[in-house]
Amino acid sequence: MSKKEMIVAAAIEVFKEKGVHKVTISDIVKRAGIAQGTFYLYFSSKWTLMPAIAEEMVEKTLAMVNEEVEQQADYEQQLQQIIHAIFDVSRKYHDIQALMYAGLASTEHLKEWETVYAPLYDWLSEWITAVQTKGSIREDIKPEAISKLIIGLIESAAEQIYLYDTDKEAQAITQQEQVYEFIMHALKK
Amino acid sequence: MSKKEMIVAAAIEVFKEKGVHKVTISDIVKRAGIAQGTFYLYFSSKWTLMPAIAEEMVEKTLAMVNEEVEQQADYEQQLQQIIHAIFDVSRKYHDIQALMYAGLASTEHLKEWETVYAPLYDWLSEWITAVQTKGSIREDIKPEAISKLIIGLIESAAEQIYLYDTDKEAQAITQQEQVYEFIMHALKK
Amino acid sequence: MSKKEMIVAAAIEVFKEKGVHKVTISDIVKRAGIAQGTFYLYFSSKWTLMPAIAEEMVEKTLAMVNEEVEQQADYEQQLQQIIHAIFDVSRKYHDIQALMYAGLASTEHLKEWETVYAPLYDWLSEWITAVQTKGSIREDIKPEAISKLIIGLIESAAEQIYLYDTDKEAQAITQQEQVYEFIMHALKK
Amino acid sequence: MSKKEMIVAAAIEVFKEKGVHKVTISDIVKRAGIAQGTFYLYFSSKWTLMPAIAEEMVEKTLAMVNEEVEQQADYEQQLQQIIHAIFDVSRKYHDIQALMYAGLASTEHLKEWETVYAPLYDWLSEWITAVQTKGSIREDIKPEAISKLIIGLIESAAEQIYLYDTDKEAQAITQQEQVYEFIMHALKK
DNA sequence: GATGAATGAGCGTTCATTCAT
DNA sequence: AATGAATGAACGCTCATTCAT
Repeated sequence: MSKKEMIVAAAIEVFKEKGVHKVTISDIVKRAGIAQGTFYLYFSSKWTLMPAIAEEMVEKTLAMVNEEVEQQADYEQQLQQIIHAIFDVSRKYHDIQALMYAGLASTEHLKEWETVYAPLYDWLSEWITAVQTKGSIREDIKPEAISKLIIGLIESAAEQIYLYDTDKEAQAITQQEQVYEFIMHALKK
Repeated sequence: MSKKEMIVAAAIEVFKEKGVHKVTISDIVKRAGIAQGTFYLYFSSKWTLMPAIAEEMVEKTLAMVNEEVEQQADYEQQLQQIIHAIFDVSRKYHDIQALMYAGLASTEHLKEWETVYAPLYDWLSEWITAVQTKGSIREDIKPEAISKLIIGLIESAAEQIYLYDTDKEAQAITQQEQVYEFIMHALKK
Repeated sequence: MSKKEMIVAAAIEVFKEKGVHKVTISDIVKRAGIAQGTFYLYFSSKWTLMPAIAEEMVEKTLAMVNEEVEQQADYEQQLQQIIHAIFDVSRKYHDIQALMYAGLASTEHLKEWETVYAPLYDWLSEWITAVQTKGSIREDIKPEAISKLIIGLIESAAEQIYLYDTDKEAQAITQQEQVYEFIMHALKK
Repeated sequence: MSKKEMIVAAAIEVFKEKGVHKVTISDIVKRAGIAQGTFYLYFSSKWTLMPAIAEEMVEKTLAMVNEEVEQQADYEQQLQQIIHAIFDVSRKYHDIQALMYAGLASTEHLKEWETVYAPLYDWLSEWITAVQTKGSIREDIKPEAISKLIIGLIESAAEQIYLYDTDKEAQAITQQEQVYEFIMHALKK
C-alpha cells in the first residue's frame, strides 16, 4: 500500500470515529503511521481528501450492488436488490456519506466531484436501458437523468432512518419496501 | 427581536456568505451586533445553532410552498409548484441545506431533528390525503411515509444541480420536470 | 444567615469540591443562591474571601482544641490532645488549609492576615505560660514565639501525610507520636 | 539548554516577578524566547510545570545547604548553617515555595511529589545519623521521620516571616535563633 | 439592597504549515 | 521522498465586572 493509500485509509477510519470536523491532520498521520510533513506531499488539506474518499465509497457501493443483484432474477427482484445494497452501504458508512455531503458544502474542490459518482449513475443507467429494451419500463424514461434521481431518492431514504430514534432494523425494512413501491410505480408502463 | 433571534438571523446570513465551515463565532456576533460572550448565553457552539437554523429553513420552505401553491390549481399544477418552491429554497440556501441534509452528521445534536422537519412532512402528508380523497392518487399510498420520500427526492434532486459545473438555471428547469414526471407516475392511479 | 455569611459558606463548599483555582465567582453565587452582582456588594474578588475563610478555619481549630483538651489532664496528655486536635482539623480541611497558603501566595490582601491566626497563637502561648509556671517547661522558652513554631510544625507534619500515597490512618498516628516526642524534648527542662 | 529547560528557567523567573497566579503562558514563552505552541509540546498547562520547578527548588536548596554547611564545623554550628540555608532559599523563592508547601493542592499533579523532596530528606537524615554516631544526638531519634519534621518546621518558620508586615531582616534572624534553640533541645541528649 | 443579562478584554489552546535535516 | 520539532496566527471560550431595572 502506497503512502497515499495509507493516508486515505487512515482518514476514513478516523473520520468514522470522530467525525470530519473534529479530525486533525495530526490524527490522520498518527493513524497512518507517517510523519506530519508527509501528508502535504500528497494532499493540501483535509478537504482535498474528500474526492479520494468518495471514490472509495462509490467503489464499495458498486461492489455491493454487483454482489447482491442476481443476473437471472427478474427486474422487480433486481430493483429490490439494488435498494437493499444501497441501504446496506448507507448503514455501514452513513457517517462517511454524511461527511461527504458536509465536505461538499464546505469545499471548493467540487470540480473533481462530477466524475466521482459517474460509475454508479452509469451502472444504473445501463440497467434501466436494459430493462427498457425488455419492455418493462416506460420508453419516455431518460435513463441518465432518472438514474440520478433514483440514487438520490434511495440514499436520502436510507439516511432518514438514521435521523430518527426508532428501531432502525425494523424501520429499514419497511422503508425499503416503500421505496421499492414508489420507484416501481414511477417506472413501469 | 430577541438576542437569540438576532444570533440565528445573523448566523444564516454569514453562513450563506462564507459557508458554514469558514464562519467563526466572531463573524456571527459581529454581524449580530452583540458581544462575544452573549453568544454563549444562548448557544454552546456553532453547531448547536443548527437545529434553530433548520427550524427557520423549514419555516421558510413552508412559507415558500404556501406562497407558490395556488389553491384553485389542479393537483398536477400544485405538484409542480411544490417542486418549484423546494428547488427555490435549495437555490438560496443550498450550502446550509447540504449541512442539514447531511444530517448534521458531525454533530451530536440530532435528537431535536425529528421534530424540526415534522411541519413540512405534515403539510405534504395532508396534501396527499386531500388529493387521494379526490381520487387522483392511488389509495394504497401511505401519506406519512411517502411524504418523507418525496421531500427527500426533491431535495436531493435540487442539491445535485449544485454538484455540477453546468448551467444551473437550465439544469434546474429540466431537473424539476424530471422530478415531476417521476413523482406523478409514482403516485397516480 | 446574612448574605455575606452565605457567600463565605458557599465558597468553602465549592473550594473544597473544585479547588480554589477552578472556582469562579459564578460557582460561588450559584451555590449561595444569590445573584451575580450581589457578590460584589460584599467582596471585591475571590481572594478577598480568604481572610474570612481563614477566620472560620481558626475558629474551627480553636473549637476543636477546646473540645479535645481536658482541663484535669496533665500537660503531657494535653500536648498530645492539642496535636491530635490540629491533625483532626487538617484531616477534615487540609484542602482548605492548602488553599489558604495558596491564597496567601497570590494575594495582596496579606495585611488582614496577621490578625487571623492570632487567637490560636494566643491560646497556645497562654497554655505554655501556664505550664511554665507549674515548672514543667523551660523558663527560657518565649511563649509567643514558640507557639508559632509549634503550630507551624504540627500543621506541616499533618500536611505531609496528605502528600504521600501511603495508608493515611496508620501514618497519622505514628506521625503524631513523632511530633509529640519532638516537641516534648524541645520544651521540657 | 533544551527548550524544556528554557521553559522551566523562564517560568521560575516570571513566577518570581509576578507571582504564579498572575503569570500567563504568554509571559513564560516570551521570556523563554520560544513560540506559544512550543510550550505545549512539553507541558500541558502552567500547573504541570510545578513538579519540574519543585525539583529545581530542591536542587537549589541542597546546593545552598552544601555550600553553607562547613565540614569542619561542630554540629551545633552546622545546624545553624542548615537553618540559615533553608531560610535563604525561602527568602528568594517564598512565593514559589508557598505553592509547593501548600502541596499544590489545587492541582492533581501530586503523585510525583513524593520523589521530589526525597533528596533533601535523605541529606538531612544522613546528617542526623552521622551526628548520632558521634554521640551528640539521642539514639531514640529516627532520622528518616525526624528529618521531615525538621524541614517542615524550618520552612514553615521561614514562611511565617513573610506573613507579617514587620521588619523582615531582623525578624528572620531572631526566628532562626528560635528555631535553632527549639531543634537543639529536641535533638540533644 | 438585590438582580442577572450583557459585556469584551484577554486567556489558553489548537493545528495547519514550514523547513532544516 | 520523508521527517517531526517548531512555529504563531487565529480561534473558541471564560468570567470578572457592570448597570439598568
